[in-house]
Amino acid sequence: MSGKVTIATVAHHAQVSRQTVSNVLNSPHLVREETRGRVLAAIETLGYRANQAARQMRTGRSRLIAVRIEPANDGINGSILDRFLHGLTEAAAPAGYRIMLYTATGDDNEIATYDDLLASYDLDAFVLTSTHHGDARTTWLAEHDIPFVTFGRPWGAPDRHPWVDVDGAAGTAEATERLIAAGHRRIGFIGWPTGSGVGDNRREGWYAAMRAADLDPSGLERRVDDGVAEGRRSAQDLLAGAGPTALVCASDSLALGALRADARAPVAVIGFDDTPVAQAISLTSVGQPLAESAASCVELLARLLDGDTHSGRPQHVLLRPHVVVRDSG
Amino acid sequence: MSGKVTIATVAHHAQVSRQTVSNVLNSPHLVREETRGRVLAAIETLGYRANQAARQMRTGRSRLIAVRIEPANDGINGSILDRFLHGLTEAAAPAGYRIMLYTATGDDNEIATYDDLLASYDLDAFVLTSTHHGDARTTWLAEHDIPFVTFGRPWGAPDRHPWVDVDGAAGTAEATERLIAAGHRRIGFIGWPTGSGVGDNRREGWYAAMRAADLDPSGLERRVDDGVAEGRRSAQDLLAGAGPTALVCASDSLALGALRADARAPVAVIGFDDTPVAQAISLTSVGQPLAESAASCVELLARLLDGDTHSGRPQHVLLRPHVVVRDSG
DNA sequence: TTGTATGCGTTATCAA
DNA sequence: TTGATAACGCATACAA
Repeated sequence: MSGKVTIATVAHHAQVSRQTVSNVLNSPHLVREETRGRVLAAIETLGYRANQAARQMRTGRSRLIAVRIEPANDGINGSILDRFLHGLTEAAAPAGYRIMLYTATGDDNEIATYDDLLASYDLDAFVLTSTHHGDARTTWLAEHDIPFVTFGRPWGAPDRHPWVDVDGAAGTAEATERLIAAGHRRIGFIGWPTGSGVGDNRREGWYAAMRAADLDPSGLERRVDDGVAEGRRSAQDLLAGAGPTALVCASDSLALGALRADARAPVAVIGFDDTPVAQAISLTSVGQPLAESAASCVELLARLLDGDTHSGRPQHVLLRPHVVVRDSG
Repeated sequence: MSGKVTIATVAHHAQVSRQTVSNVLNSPHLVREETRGRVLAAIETLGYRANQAARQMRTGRSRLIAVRIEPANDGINGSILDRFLHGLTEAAAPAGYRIMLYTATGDDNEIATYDDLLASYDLDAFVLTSTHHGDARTTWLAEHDIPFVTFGRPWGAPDRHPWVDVDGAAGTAEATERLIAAGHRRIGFIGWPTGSGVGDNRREGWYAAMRAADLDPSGLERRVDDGVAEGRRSAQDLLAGAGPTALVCASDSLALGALRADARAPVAVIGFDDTPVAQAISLTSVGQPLAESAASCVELLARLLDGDTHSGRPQHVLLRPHVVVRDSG
């Protein structure tokens, strides 16, 4: 059944030269229709698939995209990467690309890994996650002219490279509006300390939605590190002060904590990220369109790699998250 | 700085032939020490890394291992794969292997993917997860002589292939013993319906531990589909009947449900898998040694691929999970 | 429209 | 112990 089917096998079977087979694959318009049909039939019959290694030797392209897999660090939010990776793999396959994994500790180590991966496997591109302020990785990649796309905006830096991101502000705004529509007037926000792009962005949505509804957000906000305990403390604190009847949180961890602030004074709570935890405890949460984000990453990369770079189409994609309604709000 | 450093560049730099460089890399014993030193120095200086594509053309080996990434289906337990994948990637790198991802829906589709991956990328091996009864994949791979290892025992089938698994029974036994040591006498078990290898195995540990302590397990067991609601119902059911004071569960989902069975009659609960959910709600849970499992998979594969197959070392690895103690039990 | 020749970077075979 | 040469499978320039 097998026994290494090469372009020569196909050529022999279809009674043409090896070159003609190659043409059918790479420049079909050069081949007469009848010949092409014969060759394609042979390819089908023999189950021929081009050998990537050989192709790569000639073209210098591996059709491989590398992504870093991080340890599920904080656990509760880590499970997002899982779904993103799945989406990436699924979107890349039909475009003819495969996903290769790597790990790294810190930006410098990651850059060294790029070098290694590039030299050994001739990677076509990288997908970067968790972009942050002063990201050395994007600088290095850009300098070396390596195609890449980030999942996450280049916070605080000029966006010279293609990126895909989720509009966190739109998410918290939708959550806030939903609570307003449900009759809440004093809606609090628990988020991360000022300075993180993602965190500030999520806070923005709540703030804007409150103002848009002529509600006063002052005193209704706490900024703390991520964590269940922190969420709980912040919620208790708010409850004792401004006394919100609902809370929008920057993460499911914070939301889970908020949910347990006070059993006697139940507040509506909406989390962020729609993690497994939210599903498990029936927490309403803002869910990111991870599969769609991944597909967009692949699309931007494919465009880059297939030379279509000057088509003028947008290099940036901002996707809207949506509130997944459950029992908590 | 770069500009494609090949074996020829190194040869030139070290004043030797290309072949000698290759020998230094692949058969060092053939090269005089002084020459070898010179070549290695050149390699270091130039930052040479062998081109995998070219190497693969000659050797037929890609140093690529494929793993399937599944959609985080049920969410709560899906996050396990994440950590396993990370471990795999981390363990494979030092052994000179890289991890490639693929997706598939159903065994047949997965087998078609094998064929594709093998033909295009010359994959060296596969790591299979979620093995099940009558697994068509292992049969196919074995028939085609493709090296592979499964994470999960070949339930109900003769184990002709290398596998790595976690001793679920040991985990639930440890959980049960822990509860016994804490003074509990009536310890219940909530697990999955009879017939799933993993589920039956986890039940075994509880049963054995109860008997070993001269405790009567009868009436203290419920078998239901996985899920928070199912866990809750089962726990309420048990509480109303045999009245256990503690519960061992086959999953964190079930455990979470059990925890909410009755706020007025708190029972000790221990879950399984130590998912992010367990961490979030401070649920004591049996944690699988995922990184270690992944490392074992790589080790078994490396042994297989490096021809060391007849060394007589064991092809099966059974690892012990451990209870991660938190507030619930 | 089709066929011939060449080279990508590496390793295996063989000769020096 | 080292070096020359061929071959892996494919794609490109060029000739027919």
